[in-house]
Formats: sequence, C-alpha cells, structure tokens
Amino acid sequence: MADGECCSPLIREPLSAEWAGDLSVMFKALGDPVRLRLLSLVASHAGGEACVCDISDSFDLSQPTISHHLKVLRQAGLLDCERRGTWVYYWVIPAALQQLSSVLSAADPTADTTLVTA
Amino acid sequence: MADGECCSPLIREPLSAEWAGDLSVMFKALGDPVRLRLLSLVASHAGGEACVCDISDSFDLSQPTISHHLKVLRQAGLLDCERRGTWVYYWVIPAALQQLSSVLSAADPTADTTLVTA
DNA sequence: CTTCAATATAGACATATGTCGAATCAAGAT
DNA sequence: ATCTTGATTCGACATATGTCTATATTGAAG
Repeated sequence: MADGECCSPLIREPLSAEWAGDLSVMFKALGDPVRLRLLSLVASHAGGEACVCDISDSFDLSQPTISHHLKVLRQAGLLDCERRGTWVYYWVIPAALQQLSSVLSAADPTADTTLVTA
Repeated sequence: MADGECCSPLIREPLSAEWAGDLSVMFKALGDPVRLRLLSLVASHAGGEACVCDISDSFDLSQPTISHHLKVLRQAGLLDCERRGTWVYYWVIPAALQQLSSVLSAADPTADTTLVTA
C-alpha cells in the first residue's frame, strides 16, 4: 500500500474517459457561482436541509431560475430533495462531495480511510 | 471535536458571492471531460509535468482544441506552463487542487479529526 | 535567411447554458 | 369546488462554450 499509493487517482494515473465523464458532470454543476452558493446554503442550513423558500431570497434571481439550478445539482447527484406538504426540502449528498474532494486531494490526509464511493 | 468546527467553509456557513465566483471558475474548468483528463495526464506524467506533445495524442481532437482547453485550465489557476525550446511544458498547481478539495471535504483534514472509519 | 516542427491565436459555427415570464402542478385553507 | 401559496415546467432568447480550419508565432536547425 505504501508504494505508489501517495495520491488521488487523478494524480496517480490518467483518468479514464468514462470516469472523467462522470466526474465532469458533477464539477460542471459546481461551475456556476449561483449553484455553489445554493449548495452551500443548503449544506449549512440548520438540520442539513432547507426548503426552497429558505434560500431563494438570497439571490436576485427569479424563482424558476433557482429551481433550474437546484435541478442541475440534483441531476448531478449532489443534492436530493423531498416534498413535505407545501414545501420541497433539499439536502446535500455527502458521499458525492467526499468523492470529488478525494479525487482532488494530492496528499491523502487520512491515509487509512477508505473511499466512500459506492 | 469542537462544536461548529466540523466542516469545510461550504458546509459551515453560506459561501459569499465573491468566494463562490472564484471557486466556480475553477470548478467550471474541471467541468469538461477533456479538461479533466488533460489535468490528470499532466499530473500523472513522470516528473509532474508534460509537454503538449506528450498528451495530445490521447485525444481525438485537433491540436488547437487541446491548446484551448489547456488555456482554460491555466486561466483558472489550475495549471501553469513554461516554454523550453520548441516545447511547452505544463504542470499542476497543487495548492489549487488542494483548495478545491478542502472546500468540498466535510471532515476537515487539517484538524485532528476523528476518522470516519467505516 | 529559410525552413521545419511545436504551440498558440483568430475566426466561424453549431450547440449548450443561464435567464426570464407565463403556464402548470401540488397541497392546504376557505 | 375554489382560492392561495410554493415550486416546477415550458418556451423563448441572448450569451457562452467546444470544436474546427486557417493563420500566426516561436525557436531550432540547415
């Protein structure tokens, strides 16, 4: 294990086209300032979840636009949501963030933790 | 473990618009499968750097297109390059990757964290 | 100085993306 | 049923993006 195991897959060997395709969908979803803030607002909200009404006021954007961005984040596998009565609650999928994080981390900080990726 | 000290900025509190803008440029650069593979090819190449000629054959794309993607990665602050004779060598800027990684990691690796061992 | 090989830039073009207003849907409340 | 409020979907539009070909640039070698 201690040999060439120093790095993230990205640094250890060339990424396969398939994996790059999967990852790029998630990174692309994060590649918009509104979506990054949306994700952060959801993640940092009390209880780890937030309804659209909690967060849409933080932006100077129409409500359909917010809904669109949330959909992109959801389809990328970064968020999930559930309807509860009148409101729709969103929350982060931690394993997805963790996967992206570990793909990028050069020096594996916690050498023994196994990756959470399904 | 301290109370609110558990998480990345993204999870601990809402990302500012400025911070989100900076980060989104980098994430957007990673949001393309070709660029992800380019970054990985450069990062995993012997010596941590590669010239364009080393990597462009891995793609079924024109040379200008590769050059364009490398430029996007460079302008996002993820790669740097230098001309040496006829060739131009690219390498990863590790701090940039690390920054993105830690923004996404739920368990702050620099703190004396408690592993999430399965 | 001319030529050649490796990259980069410019210009063009089709497609993707972010945004909006209008319409629709879902679930309470009257 | 009808109205109201929260959220998604639809259709349109301007802009951004990925790709190409053609052209320019840079440096090395005859």
